[in-house]
Amino acid sequence: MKPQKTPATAEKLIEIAESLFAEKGFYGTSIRDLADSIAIAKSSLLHHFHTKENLYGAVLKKLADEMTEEVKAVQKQFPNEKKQIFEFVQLLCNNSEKKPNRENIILRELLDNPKRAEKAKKWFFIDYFKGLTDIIKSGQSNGVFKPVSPEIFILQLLGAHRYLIISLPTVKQFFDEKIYRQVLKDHHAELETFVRERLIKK
Amino acid sequence: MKPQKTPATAEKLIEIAESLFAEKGFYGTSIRDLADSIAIAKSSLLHHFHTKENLYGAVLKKLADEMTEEVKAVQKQFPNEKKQIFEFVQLLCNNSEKKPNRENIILRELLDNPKRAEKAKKWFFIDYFKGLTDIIKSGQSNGVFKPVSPEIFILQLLGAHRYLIISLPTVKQFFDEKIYRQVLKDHHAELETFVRERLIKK
DNA sequence: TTGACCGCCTACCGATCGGTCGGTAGAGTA
DNA sequence: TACTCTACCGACCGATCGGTAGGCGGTCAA
Repeated sequence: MKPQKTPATAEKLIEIAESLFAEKGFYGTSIRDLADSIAIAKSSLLHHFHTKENLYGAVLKKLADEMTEEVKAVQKQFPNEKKQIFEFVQLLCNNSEKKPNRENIILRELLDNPKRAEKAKKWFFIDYFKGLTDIIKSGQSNGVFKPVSPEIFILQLLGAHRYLIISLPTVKQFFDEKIYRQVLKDHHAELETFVRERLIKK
Repeated sequence: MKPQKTPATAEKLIEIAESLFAEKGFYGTSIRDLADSIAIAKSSLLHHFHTKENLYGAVLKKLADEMTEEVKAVQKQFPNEKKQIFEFVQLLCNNSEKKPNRENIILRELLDNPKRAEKAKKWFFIDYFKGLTDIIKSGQSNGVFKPVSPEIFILQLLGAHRYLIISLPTVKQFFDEKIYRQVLKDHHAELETFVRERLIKK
């Protein structure tokens, strides 16, 4: 998991690992699959990342760092918490289209983490989570947000979004074709209404 | 997967499989683990359920049947859709405390289903999902619910709940001890407010 | 020129995977 | 008694798992 000097192979590995772990999970993905996918030997993979767990950790770290950075960027770009939170909803919806693996990996990690946590003793997404609850807390102390529990609100917001996203491949068969194209747009609008009604003070 | 005459062993298997699959996922659980857990030989497990997939399918089917039945019971017990939907929220929250494995397995199944779907070509939770959207549609045609998309609303509601539940083991370290005891109660209240504001016509 | 290091390889390891096989004990039935 | 069926078992299978050992060619500093 140490930074490598020649980035090409290690970065390619993280990239392919992100998509395979997202699709099939940690135990469903073998390091043979991963190595074959970018046409290197399995032992070359292990040369870069000493163990399978390390590679998985590198994937999580990269993901968590990106996401934390995005939240910070939103905080920096907009001065008031109202704009920040709506911008974040926008970000969520955009990223689910551009980077569909993310939600899968995050969900899988939440499911597996309690077991893994005994060894790892850390949660990669802590800064991301704290960044988000901080926006809520800040908005509350400035009097623009209602006094909801920041943690519960964020978890429900993330959940409403991520669950829908990972359900879509399965449930899309139940939408009419022309309705389905509207779903992501309507979902986005619903999330915004949720934020407006449950969080924003009138 | 055929029904067995001597229920004891097969049912014990489904029971232990439900908790192990929930905890470690399909690929993370071996049939040796499962057999050992109830002290029978691995070949005896395969005598009852011809393959590991069959056993997993039996677990899903039992779960889906129970949940579909619960929704139907709510529909039957209460005449109007407003009471039905609040009763369902109550049901969700109660079951997450009584049957904590459920949410895990459902989430894992949603994540793995797109891959599995090629073979299985069926989704065990379809009746459950349809039952819920039917409540919304019925309430809408009776004029007591707002014209939201039934599918999106249900997915967001389920998501807000299930995501929070599976996150709790990981994020509970960020709650104060005395606050944490309130979380499930506050979460329940928030879900009800969400339903009241986004669904119920005033 | 040498030697340390690097990225990558083939060959191999023991452990474990899902699943098969032949067989046994016991209950039911004719 | 003889036959059948069910639940269960230990022994075994080929395949695959994560990981190790050692070697090869190239780069670069001493």
